[in-house]
Amino acid sequence: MKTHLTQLLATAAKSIAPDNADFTILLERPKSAEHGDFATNLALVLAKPLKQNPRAIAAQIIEALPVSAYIAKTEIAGAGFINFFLSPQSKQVVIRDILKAGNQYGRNDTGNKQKVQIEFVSANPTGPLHVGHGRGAAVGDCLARLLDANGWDVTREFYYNDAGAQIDNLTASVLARCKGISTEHESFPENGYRGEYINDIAAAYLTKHTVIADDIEVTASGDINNLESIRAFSVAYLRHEQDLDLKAFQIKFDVFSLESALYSNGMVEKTVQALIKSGHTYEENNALWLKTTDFGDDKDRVMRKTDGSYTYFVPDIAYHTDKWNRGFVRVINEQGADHHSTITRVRAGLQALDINIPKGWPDYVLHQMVTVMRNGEEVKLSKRAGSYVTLRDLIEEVGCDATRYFLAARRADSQLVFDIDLARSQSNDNPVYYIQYAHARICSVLSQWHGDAASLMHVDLSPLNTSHETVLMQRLSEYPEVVVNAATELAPHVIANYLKDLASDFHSYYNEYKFLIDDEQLKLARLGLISATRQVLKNGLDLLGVTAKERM
RNA sequence: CUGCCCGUAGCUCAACCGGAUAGAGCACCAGCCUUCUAAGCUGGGGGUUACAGGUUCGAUUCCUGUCGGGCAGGCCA
Repeated sequence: MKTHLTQLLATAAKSIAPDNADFTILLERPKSAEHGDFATNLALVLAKPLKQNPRAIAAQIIEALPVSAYIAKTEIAGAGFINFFLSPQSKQVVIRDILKAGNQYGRNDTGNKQKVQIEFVSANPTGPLHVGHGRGAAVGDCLARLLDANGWDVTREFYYNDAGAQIDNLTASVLARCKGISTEHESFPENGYRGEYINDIAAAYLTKHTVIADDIEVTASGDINNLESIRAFSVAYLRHEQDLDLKAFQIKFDVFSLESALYSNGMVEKTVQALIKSGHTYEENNALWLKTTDFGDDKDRVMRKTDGSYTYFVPDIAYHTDKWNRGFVRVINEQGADHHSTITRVRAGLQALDINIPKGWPDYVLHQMVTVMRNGEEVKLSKRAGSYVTLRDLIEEVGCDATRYFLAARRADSQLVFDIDLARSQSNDNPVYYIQYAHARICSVLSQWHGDAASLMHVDLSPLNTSHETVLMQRLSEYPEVVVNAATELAPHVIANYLKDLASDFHSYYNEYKFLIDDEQLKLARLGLISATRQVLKNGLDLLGVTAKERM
C-alpha cells in the first residue's frame, strides 16, 4: 500500500516539477485519524525549489495524481500536508492476509538466512544472576527472536571466564568456607565472595556432589587441598545455578564459549602473533602495546603486561576473530553500559588484523544500569557483600512474563529504576497483563461461538466500517513494518509499545460492540477481525518471549 | 579534567531518524457490569520537553554552551 502510494506521488511530482528529480518521497502514518491513513509533506519539500506556496503545490499534486481504487479521498491540510484516506476495502484485506499467514504474519526474509550471532548475558560464574543480567537476558533474547522473524539464521551465545582473577577469588572463598572460616573472620579472603551461596557450594563440594550444567559436568573430589578441583566444581556449580535462573526466565543458549579455551587452543597466542606481524604493536616499558590510536582510540593500550600475562581485551579480540571465522556476517553483543570502553579496543584489534572484517563489526547494544529500589531506598548491588536482588527472586515475586516485559519494554539506553515494592504490589497493573487480557478475551469469545475458526478466512468483510473497526484494521496492517523497524533499530521495546496500542484498540472495540450477535454476516465479519487481532497479539508476544494466555 | 549514554506530567516510560493539538500507564476526580472475562471502557485535571542560544516553513528530535544524573577513562575484568 505504501509503495503503491509512493509510485502515484512520484508520477504526480514528475509532471509538476520535472527539473527537481532528487528528493525522496516520505509517507508517514499520521498520529491522528483525522489526518487520514497516510500523509506526505511532499508539497512542503517542493515549495522551496519551485518558489511557490506549499498549499498551491499540494493542489497541483492532487490534480496530477493518477486514479486509484484504494484511495477514497485526499485533502490538503495545515501548511500543505496531503492526507490520504483509504477505501474500506483496502483496509479489510489485511484480515484475510493475517488469517492466511497465521504465525508467519509479520515475518519476512530480509535476513536471507545469513548467520548472525547474538552474545548476551555472558556473566562470569561467580554468583547467581541479578537484575542487570536479567535486563541483558530479556533484551538479548528478544533481539534474537526479532532477527529470526526477519529471516536471519540466529545463534545465541554465552561467553564466560572460568580462569581469571575473579575465579581465583571465588576458589579462595569456597576453600575458606570448606574450612569453616566465617565471612566475618579476618582470615577470610579480603575481597572474597560473602554470599550465602558460597556456603552451599562448600557443603556440596565436601559431600562429593556431581553437578551438571548446560555445558559442563563436574564431580567434586571433596579434597580441600585440591584447589583445581574446588575451582572446577565451583564454576560448574554456579554455571548450573545460572542455568536454573535462565530456565526460569525461559531463555536457552545454543553455544557456551570459555575464555580459557582461547588460551588452551592457542587462539590467543596466534592472535597476538598476527597483531605483531600487522605492525600495529610496539614494545615499551617491558610491555607490549597495541596502537589502538591508529583506529580512533584516544590512547594506546597494553596487550601484554610486564608479568607476561595478557590484558582482558586480547582474548576478546581472539574470541571475535573466532566468531568471524565461524562465518557470522553479523554479530551483536548485548552488554551492560559499563563495558563500553571495550568496543573501541575490540574493533581496533580486529581492524589491525586486516582480514577484511568490516569497520563497524561487531554491533553492540548496551543497556544502561538497572537501579533497584526497596523500601524507598536504593539497593546497592554487591556480589562480594552478598547484598543484591537475584533474577530468580524477582521472577518468583513478580512472575516471568511481567519481569521479561518490564525489562524489555524500555529503551536499552535509558537507565531504569526497578522498584521491588511497586513491582510486587502493582504486579497486576503491569502492562503485560493488559495485553494478555486482550488475547484471553478473544479466546473466550471465539470458544463461546463454537464455530470453525478456519472458516473465518473466507467471510465477507465488507460490513466492517465503524471507526473502531477501521482503527483496529489499520493497526493490524502496521505490524509487519513494526517488526522490520524494531529489528533495524535493534529495539525490542518498539514491539512492546505496539502491542500495548493494539490491545488498547481492541479493548475499546470490545466495550463498544458485541460480537456474538444475531446478524450472521456482521457477526462473522467481526469474529474475523478479532481472530486476526488475536493472531497478531500472539505473534507479537512471541517476539517478547511472553506467553499468550488463553484464560486469565 | 576527557569520552559515551541520559534529562519529557507527581512517579515509571513513549513519541514512526525534522512534522500537524507532545502521548500512555500508575496515582487523583466523575461515570459504565441482569448482556461475549470490570486485570476492561468513557470523560476530566495535570507540561515553558532541564536551561540558554543557533540552524528553517517547522525542533522533544539536529548543532553549540551551561546545569544535573549514570558509566567509563588500570600493565583490573
